[in-house]
Amino acid sequence: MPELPEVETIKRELQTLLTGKTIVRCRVMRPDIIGYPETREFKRRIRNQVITRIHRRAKYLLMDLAGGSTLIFHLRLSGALLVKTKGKISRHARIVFLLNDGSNLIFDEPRVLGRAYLINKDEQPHVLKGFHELSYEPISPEFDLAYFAKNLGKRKAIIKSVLLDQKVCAGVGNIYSDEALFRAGIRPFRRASRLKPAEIFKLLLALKDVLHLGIKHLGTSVSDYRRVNEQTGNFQKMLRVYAQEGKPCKVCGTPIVVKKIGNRGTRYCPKCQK
DNA sequence: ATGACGTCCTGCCTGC
DNA sequence: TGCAGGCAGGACGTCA
Repeated sequence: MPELPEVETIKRELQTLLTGKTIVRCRVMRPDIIGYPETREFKRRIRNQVITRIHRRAKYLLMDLAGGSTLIFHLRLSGALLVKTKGKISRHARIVFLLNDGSNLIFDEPRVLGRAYLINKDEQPHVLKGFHELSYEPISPEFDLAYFAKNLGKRKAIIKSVLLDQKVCAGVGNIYSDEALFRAGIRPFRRASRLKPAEIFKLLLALKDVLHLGIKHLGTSVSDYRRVNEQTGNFQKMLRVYAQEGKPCKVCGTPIVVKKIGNRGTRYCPKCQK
């Protein structure tokens, strides 16, 4: 699923392919993929807009348009942004943006959980509440020991849930939270407020480390994540616990286990993680 | 305010 | 072979 490193990879690829191009118009196959505004208005506002800048905030991908509005995507679990000049359009294409050079930007999303938004400059609609509540990203300089320790200290929830909280660790998802906890040697079920200072520091470094590694290796393709040309990332080859259940731990040989936390699978080594 | 949990949605996998 | 049911999971709403 696209988390911070995957969206960062997609962003970098789209920057070279789309910056300066014009969205002539779009075709919407599934109106419910549009979070805001309603479909007719979305299609009307998107016409003949020049893409001036492409950037990223946590797991959101943003395209600034010359008219002052921003096209925002959240890919959720299975979304992809594909650029194609020819070939047939996949059956999971939900929105197709026709560009002035004849190529297409395709918002492909099998599970229809992802969303596209078109937001005017001075508009702060409640539909993007989560976006405005995002905290620092672990790879940013502001995400330091003081910030992390303060936010973990006031939370009684288990550490895994806190890592997934976008109001604490913006951009972190299931893959990188499991990987960071493994590298820090911390069990996902530990209460956040009960972690020792040394553990918080190790976890901080592990989080920064796995996210940077994920970016360096162009993301993790274990299920649905695809880059703009449909190629995969490479970080799945370096995973130590995520999608490794049943396999021996690379450090101690103990089989990696998977347990439910909330409604999501959590993988860890029962021996290495205390 | 916080934490726990259900819901959305579809494709894929499993088991009968 | 065919199909029902379970599962995956990020964000968000609801409830205690």
